[in-house]
Amino acid sequence: MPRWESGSAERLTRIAMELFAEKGFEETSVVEIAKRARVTTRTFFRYFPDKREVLFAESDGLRAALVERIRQAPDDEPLAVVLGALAGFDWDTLGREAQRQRHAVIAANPELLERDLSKQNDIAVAFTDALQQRGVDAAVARLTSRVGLQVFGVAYERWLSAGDADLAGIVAETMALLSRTASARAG
Amino acid sequence: MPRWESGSAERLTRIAMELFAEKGFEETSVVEIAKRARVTTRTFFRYFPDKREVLFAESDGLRAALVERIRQAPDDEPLAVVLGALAGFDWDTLGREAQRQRHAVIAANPELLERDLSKQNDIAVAFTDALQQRGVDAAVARLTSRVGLQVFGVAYERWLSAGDADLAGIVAETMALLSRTASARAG
DNA sequence: CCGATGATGTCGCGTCGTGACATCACCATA
DNA sequence: TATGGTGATGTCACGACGCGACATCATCGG
Repeated sequence: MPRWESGSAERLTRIAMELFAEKGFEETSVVEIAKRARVTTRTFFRYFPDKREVLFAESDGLRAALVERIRQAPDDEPLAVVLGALAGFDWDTLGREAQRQRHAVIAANPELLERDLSKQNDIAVAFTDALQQRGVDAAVARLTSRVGLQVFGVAYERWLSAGDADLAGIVAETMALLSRTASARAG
Repeated sequence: MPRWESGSAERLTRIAMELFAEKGFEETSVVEIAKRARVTTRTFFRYFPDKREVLFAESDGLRAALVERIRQAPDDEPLAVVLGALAGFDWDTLGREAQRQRHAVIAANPELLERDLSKQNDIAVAFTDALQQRGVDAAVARLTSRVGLQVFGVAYERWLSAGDADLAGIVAETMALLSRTASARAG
């Protein structure tokens, strides 16, 4: 039999999530998380570069999957490509309720929100790169990646709080909302 | 004569900026900044809640000034109001070269970039609130604040790296770029 | 049976950030 | 002039974060 229990990373993420939800992020120490997971804090930091990152373990994979969708997307206008990649992704496989709880934990803490914004930015940068590889002009790629992610972000939050609405539908509505005012010029 | 030199906060920000530019953010400790400013680290943390914040001392004032511009803006479409407030602000008073250097320091460090994104988000939230007080629908306010800030952000970066171009002009161009593709629908 | 591998533990350390209390120039006021 | 308040700073102690270096030991291939 193994010297230690296996699945330390999984155990750490699960326990951290629970504790953050129970008593908040700042009030939970790494020592406490590690203790409950029956490892040392040193082991915690071997799996996660810092305390916040324990809530973003899947973000690399998610970003890669989304970028892949950009690459595979049929030829279309850049903004449509970005929104299509985001809206077409099967978010339900991540668990709607899990995403709701995760979102609540993050929104409740400025440090976590900050990290979340950073991850979104990473996605935007990766999108920009992918679009350019598809031949999109650099300036257009930067702009559409960032704007597209904001449009999707607004829609996503509405989807999370909504009962059972279709995400793609909400994204389309949100985009329509923008189109209506996007002809505006700076004063 | 005073027991201590006055202007500790100003001294700390200036020295911190210098050190971050010289040897990077992570490689500079608060002890070092405080030592050069001839105060204790305890004093540093009385002025700034954490090490990063020393580079964002003016952000509260900037946000307030921008929100005020939203409030005073003539009646127009929400996105135009947001872009007008941002593009019309007199950024040159902050010192073009100073902004360039600050931007470089921030871009060179993930922790600072993260904090910067958080500050931009604070502005977006404040804009959303201000727009709603002008009677704009909540969903539209959220969307236009966030999208407007991204459009401006792209333009601003171009303005910083540009020689002498007019910011308002770049913003208008960037917005035109978006309008051209904003009629796209999510696939 | 043995040596390599890999996950974990142990130890020590520097940095970050805070609470509590002490100090002391300055200022108002009696 | 004396007295007491105010505000900026210092001092001290402390817990939490995060990392480098090295030790341990089950497992696995040869």
